[in-house]
Amino acid sequence: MFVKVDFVGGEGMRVTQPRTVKRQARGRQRIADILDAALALFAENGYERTSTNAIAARAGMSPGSLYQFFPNKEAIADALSTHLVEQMRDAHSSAFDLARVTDLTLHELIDRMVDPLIAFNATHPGAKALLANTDMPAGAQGAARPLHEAVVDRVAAIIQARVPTLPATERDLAAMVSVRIVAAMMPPIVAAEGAERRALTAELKKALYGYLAPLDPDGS
Amino acid sequence: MFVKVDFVGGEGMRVTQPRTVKRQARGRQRIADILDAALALFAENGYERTSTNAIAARAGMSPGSLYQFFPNKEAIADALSTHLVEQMRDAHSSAFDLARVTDLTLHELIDRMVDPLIAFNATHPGAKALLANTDMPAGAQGAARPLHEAVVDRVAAIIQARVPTLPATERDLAAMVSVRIVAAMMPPIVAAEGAERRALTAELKKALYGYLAPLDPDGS
DNA sequence: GACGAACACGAGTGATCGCTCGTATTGTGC
DNA sequence: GCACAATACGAGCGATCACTCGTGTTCGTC
Repeated sequence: MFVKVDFVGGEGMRVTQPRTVKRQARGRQRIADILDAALALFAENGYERTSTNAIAARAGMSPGSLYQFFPNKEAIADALSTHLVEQMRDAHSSAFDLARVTDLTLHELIDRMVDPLIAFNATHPGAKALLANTDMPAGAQGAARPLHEAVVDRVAAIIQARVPTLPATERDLAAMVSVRIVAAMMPPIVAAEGAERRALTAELKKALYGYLAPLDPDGS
Repeated sequence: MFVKVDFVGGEGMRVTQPRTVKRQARGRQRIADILDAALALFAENGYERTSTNAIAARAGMSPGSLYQFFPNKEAIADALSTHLVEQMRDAHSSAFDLARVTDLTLHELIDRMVDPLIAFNATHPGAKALLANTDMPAGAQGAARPLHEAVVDRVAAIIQARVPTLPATERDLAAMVSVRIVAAMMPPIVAAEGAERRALTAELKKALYGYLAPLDPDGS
């Protein structure tokens, strides 16, 4: 499931291990196992309450083996969040890039942006929860910041395309609020299934429409 | 600042100390000191990363003294969240109870409900953050659940008063979404000051109005 | 002023945790 | 098949933490 990650440490890291290690297929698989185990355990019990020995055990290896792939516990969290953020960014770009936004009605535009996001978050439960979790180390949380900023920027760009006359300040504000509304509704949507999820999704879209319609030329 | 709390333990508690202790004025003050110190440290470093010895030190006492007032670390978190929830509930009721809601315009209604909430959260920074924090023990988080449900219920009641024809399902959904929108905007509003806070507050109200107006008789 | 309860202290205890290290096995390049 | 890197193991080290306990001090009450 996971693949990359060769720890070539950040700034303040004391690297006991060699800078770069030529991973064999076996090693890459082990890294994936560690990240899978860590994701599950972090989501279950939180970062602090999860011991590295427990991660190693869940990944089917000894503590010593785990530390052949990661220099410390924090590096596991960082690698995990980096990986999650990458996947989320991919999902986001597929949601944002397509189509000339000016040709769509506001309803259509909202559909095109919201639906893929919900699909991604639904298939990756725990991803958002982990990145938003305050007990994760600073590095793991910080990894999500650029993503959030990028998302807000893109929404702002779309708003500008549709309403070029809107002052920059108001436009950025509207983008931020829109993103926050989506984020606020995501947990219950992901937790729900079937008809309930559809109902919640429809409600989210109503909220977005109600907020954005007064700004939009399409808003009747 | 804080006062009550005599630990007469919940269900599964092993109480080494006597069930009830007659607190002297000195003791009540010490309890307040402990809760103040814990609130600050939990907000700074999170629950897990805060040691009981550190709480005692910040409160100006020895670890032994701390444990004369609380049976364990979790009890401190519980007492803290219970206290916070009580204060928030008071602030909420003053926001909800007054005035016959049917006599107000939707704009006025939103003002009357949102402004006191913002005022409370602004003067109690960290309160909401603590209660929403996932690394707090289950008991401390659970304490906020009844409050949230009560708030949603009250909003639902207000919606029903204004739009009696709305089906119960839709009404409850609208209440939940409204509360989530408010909660989502609260952190940046609390973090901001002056003009910025006012701008964010206005934006929150716009979002609420846009979402609720289609349901409301006043909405046009 | 005496007596018990509440309050206060802080060194210490047992358990846990992140991480190491010495050693043994497996894979790769030649 | 040899040499070396990569992988693997798990007992255990040092540090930290929640909490205890023995002892001493202050308060309320009569």
